Amino acid sequence: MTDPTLPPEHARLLRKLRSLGEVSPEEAGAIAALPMRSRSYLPHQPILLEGDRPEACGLIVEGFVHRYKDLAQGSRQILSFHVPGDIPDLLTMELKSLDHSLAAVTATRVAFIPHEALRALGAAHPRLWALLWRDTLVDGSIFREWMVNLGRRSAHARIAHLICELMVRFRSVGLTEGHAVESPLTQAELGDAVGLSTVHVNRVLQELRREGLVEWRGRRISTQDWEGLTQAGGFDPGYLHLSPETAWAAQ
Amino acid sequence: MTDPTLPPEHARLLRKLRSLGEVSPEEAGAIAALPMRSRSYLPHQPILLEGDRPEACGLIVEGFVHRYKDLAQGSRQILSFHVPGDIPDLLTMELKSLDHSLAAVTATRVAFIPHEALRALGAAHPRLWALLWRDTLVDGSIFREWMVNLGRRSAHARIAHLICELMVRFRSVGLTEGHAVESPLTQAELGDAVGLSTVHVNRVLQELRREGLVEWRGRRISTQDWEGLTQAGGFDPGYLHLSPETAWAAQ
DNA sequence: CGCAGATTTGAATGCAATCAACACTGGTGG
DNA sequence: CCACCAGTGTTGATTGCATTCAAATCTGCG
Repeated sequence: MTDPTLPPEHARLLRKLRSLGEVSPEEAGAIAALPMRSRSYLPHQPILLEGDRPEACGLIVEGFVHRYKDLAQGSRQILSFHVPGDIPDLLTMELKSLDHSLAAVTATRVAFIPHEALRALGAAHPRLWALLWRDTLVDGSIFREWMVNLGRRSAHARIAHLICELMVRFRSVGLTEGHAVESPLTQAELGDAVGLSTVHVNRVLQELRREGLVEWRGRRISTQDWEGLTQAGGFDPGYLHLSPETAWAAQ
Repeated sequence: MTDPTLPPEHARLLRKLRSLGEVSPEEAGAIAALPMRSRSYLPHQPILLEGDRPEACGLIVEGFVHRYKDLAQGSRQILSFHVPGDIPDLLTMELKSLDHSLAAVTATRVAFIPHEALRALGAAHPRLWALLWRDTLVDGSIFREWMVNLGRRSAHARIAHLICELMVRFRSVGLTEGHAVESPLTQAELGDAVGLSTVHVNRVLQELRREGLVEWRGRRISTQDWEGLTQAGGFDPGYLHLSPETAWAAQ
């Protein structure tokens, strides 16, 4: 299925696109020919800042990235998390000036593909272009679910929901071991994602542990009771629009 | 600029696409040839429901529409508002099953364009396809700003921010008279959009009036002090990605 | 060991939800 | 024309969830 001689960057992109839809051998060939330039980032290092006007898109090859906006009084809102295979700044193809920032959460490697090359790829292979469009639509779907989380769920449910999402998405890219993930997030970051203070995140997390829903020790999250956790968070993975196979792998 | 013989539906779409980028005469011709089937909706009438799998996309020709998700205990989150020219269900081109609902807020006319026809248009005119993609990216940008609103702003700022956004977007499609808009929203709907209870919306609105920032009488909102309102809401219209001309018209 | 970052705990405050009425509005039918 | 009614807006009182402030532990690491 995957050509063993393919560089890891290209393999990662191919795998991502295949999770979104069919990719023909010719299309795969065109992907393999994409110019990419990798760069590494340390934990917490910014990748792009609000207002930047990059000329390339960054494919996450390894690591964990988040989008966020800083506001006035030092507070910030995390907008999304990204795992290997994601291209969080794909939007810079069309929206020249970035309206938010992007930073590494853990040590991360990003492969940059020039806009020009992507544009040529899309022109030559409209179906690949459609897959990229599809990816931005899934992105939007996740934003909408987060809006529900932020606007209408209790602290308890918000955190349960986010843990469910991370669990499923990590599994879909093979980053789980059984029911556990190596969580890259501090409680402060969790709070910035779900719109709660660090202190309150801590208390709610203790509650979730007491209820036997999750375990959170050091960097390691594991779900003790997946049924209960999804119920507590009102979590329904449909909004992630995972392909049947990937969703299956996520079980 | 606009062909007077063009049906209003097609004219609306053309105007929308032109607000997103250049449209050549040939491309305009292809748009004029799109098959469209109009349908009218009464206030509060659903257009599409979560789980639907439509075979066409709906262009709003007249009226005002909102996206929302209902949750368990009768509460709901409004995800976005849409004005004439928008195609809120463009995503059904790629994501077969709708993950939220869509309903008319006021009396609305929607022109449906079969997926097939849009797909053919995109294949024949890649630049138009890019414009549609651009539109979904702007959509995503607005979602992100709403996430900030829901997650990190006070009730006061949230409501000010939403009023600012509605003001600018209404102006951009010519639906304002001076500093006033015919607001289609009840206070309950405003609350469902910004994640607050109806009662609290009412109190905050009174505060904004007392501060001389807005006037809200019956269906009519007007901004008394635009400077002050944008400041109260931390509003910066950049995230709307309006074209320079449109943004100018919004002044 | 010592330090910085992360987690945990406690106490006090405050913002917004909830509950419960009441007033206002426009539209309908008797 | 008026009475009625449903939907919307307004007010008051109370409750409660989450924030804030402050400080104490814990953890990994140089």
